Amino acid sequence: MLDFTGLRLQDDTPIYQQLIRHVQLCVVAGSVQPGDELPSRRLLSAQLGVNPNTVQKAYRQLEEEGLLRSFAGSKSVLTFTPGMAADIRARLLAAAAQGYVSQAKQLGLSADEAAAQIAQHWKEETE
Amino acid sequence: MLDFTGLRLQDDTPIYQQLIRHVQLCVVAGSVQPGDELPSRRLLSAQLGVNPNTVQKAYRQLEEEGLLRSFAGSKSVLTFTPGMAADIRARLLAAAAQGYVSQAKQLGLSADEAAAQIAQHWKEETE
Amino acid sequence: MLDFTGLRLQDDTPIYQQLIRHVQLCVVAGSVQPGDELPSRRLLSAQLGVNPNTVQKAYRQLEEEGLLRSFAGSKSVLTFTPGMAADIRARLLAAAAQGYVSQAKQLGLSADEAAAQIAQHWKEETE
Amino acid sequence: MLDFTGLRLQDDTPIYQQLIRHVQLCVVAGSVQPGDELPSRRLLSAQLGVNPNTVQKAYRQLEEEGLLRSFAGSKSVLTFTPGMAADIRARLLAAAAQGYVSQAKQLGLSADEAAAQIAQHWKEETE
DNA sequence: GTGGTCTAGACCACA
DNA sequence: GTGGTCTAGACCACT
Repeated sequence: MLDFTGLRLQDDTPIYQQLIRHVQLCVVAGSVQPGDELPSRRLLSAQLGVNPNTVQKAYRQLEEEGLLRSFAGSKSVLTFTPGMAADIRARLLAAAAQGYVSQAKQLGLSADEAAAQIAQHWKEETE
Repeated sequence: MLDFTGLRLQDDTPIYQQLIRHVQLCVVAGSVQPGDELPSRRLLSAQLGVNPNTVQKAYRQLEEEGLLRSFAGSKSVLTFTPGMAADIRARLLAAAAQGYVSQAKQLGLSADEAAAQIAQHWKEETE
Repeated sequence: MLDFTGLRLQDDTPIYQQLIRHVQLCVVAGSVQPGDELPSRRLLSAQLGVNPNTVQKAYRQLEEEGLLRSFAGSKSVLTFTPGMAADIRARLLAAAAQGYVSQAKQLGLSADEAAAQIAQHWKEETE
Repeated sequence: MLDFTGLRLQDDTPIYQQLIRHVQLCVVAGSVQPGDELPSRRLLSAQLGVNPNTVQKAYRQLEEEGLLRSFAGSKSVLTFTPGMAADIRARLLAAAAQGYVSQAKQLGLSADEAAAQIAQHWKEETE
C-alpha cells in the first residue's frame, strides 16, 4: 500500500496538491506498481490530521488524471501505465525547468551563470 | 518615473504581486534609481485598468519592504540602497534555483542531467 | 477564542489599528495563549458592524508581525512566543514614555515636575 | 522675527502641524514676544522646501487660534497675551500627560512603575 | 492633485 | 464554513 508516512506537509502550498504530488512522485520513482492500493480516505485523513474533504479532493483529481480508480468498500487502486508515468515525469520536469529559466532570464542571468548557480545550489542542498 | 507600460498582467497570479515583482525587477535591473518617482495610485490604476485599491496594496507592501516611501499629498518615491537591490536579486535568484534543484532531485535527476535540461530549456525559450 | 466584545471603537483612529492594538493588549496582558483562535473575519466584522476588509487588513498586519497565522479554509490562530509578547509590551511602553518625555522637555519641565504631573493625571483619571 | 531654522521636519506627522507646534513652543518658551514678526508664507515655504499651501494652512490655523494676525503686504505678527501662552502650555502638557497615563494604565503599569519609567527615559534622553 | 481608510459586495481556492 | 483577492466608489487629511 502506498505510504504517506514520509510526507511532511508544508504550509505554503495547498494540502491536496501536496497529496497529489506525493502520489505522482511515488509513481515516477517506481516505488509503487499499478494495482497497488491507497489508504482509504478516512484512514489517510486521520493519519495526517487533515480534513477528509481535503483527501477526497486529492483522490478525485488523481482519478480524473487516470492514475487512480476507486471501488465500493472505499478501496482505491493505482491504475497507471508506464507511459503515463513517463508523461508525468516529463511534465513535472519541464514545468520546473521552464519556471526557473524564465525567472533567471528576467533577472538578467546568462546561460552559463544559470548553470553555475544550479550547480552551486545542488551542492549546497546535498551537504 | 518608473514605467509600467511594458507590464503584461497575467491572471494566474495576484495582480498586486505582479506589480510588486515588476518594481523589484526594475530595481535589480538598475533601470531605476533611488529617488525616482512612481506613478500615483490613481494614474497607474487607470493605465492598467485595475482598481486603485489593488495598486495601493502593492505600493503599501513595497513600502513595508523599504523600497518605497509615500507622503500624503505628495509623490511616492523609491528609497532603496544598492545593498537592498543586491539583496532582492540574491533572494529571488536563490528562491528560484533552490526550488528547481529540490524538484529535480525529487524526480531523480543527476546534477549533470539537471544542467543539461536547464541548457535545453534556455535554448528553447530563446528561440 | 479571543474576545472583542469589550472593544469600544473610537472614530479618531483607524479601525484596523484599533483591532491590532486590541490583540496586542490581550497578548501582553496574558489574557490569551499561543494557539488560541481568533474569530473569523466574517464573524468579527458582523459583531463589530465593520466591513470584512477592515478586519482582514488588521489580521494581515498581525500576521506580518508574526503574532498570527492564517490558513485558507481553516481557523486563524495566535502564534506568538513569550519573548514576542515581552517585546511588544516593551515597545509600546518605550514609545509612550519617550513621546511624553520629549514633549515635557520641549515644554521646559524638570524631571520632578514631570513626575508630579504624571502622578496627578494618574490620580485624576482613576477617580 | 520668529526663527524656523532650528526646526527639523519629521515624516510621521503632518508638516502644517509641526509648524503650528513650533510657533506654540516658541510662545510658551518665552523666546518670542507679542508683536514679533513671522516670516512671509512665501519665504518660509522656500526656506523649508515645503508647499506654500502647507505654510498657509498652518498660518491660518494660528490666526484662528488668535496667536497670529496677518496684514496686507504679507506681514504677519504674533498677537498673544501672557494668559494665552499659559493656556497653551497647560493644554499641551495635559494632552501629553493624559496620553501617556492612559497608555501606561492599559499596559498594566502601576503609578510607581510609570514614574520610574518616566525617570529612566528622562535620564536616557538627556545623555 | 496625492495618499490613506473605509464600505459594500463579489469571486475564487481551500478545508 | 474559511481566508484571499478584487472591483466600485466614497470620504478625509495633506500638499
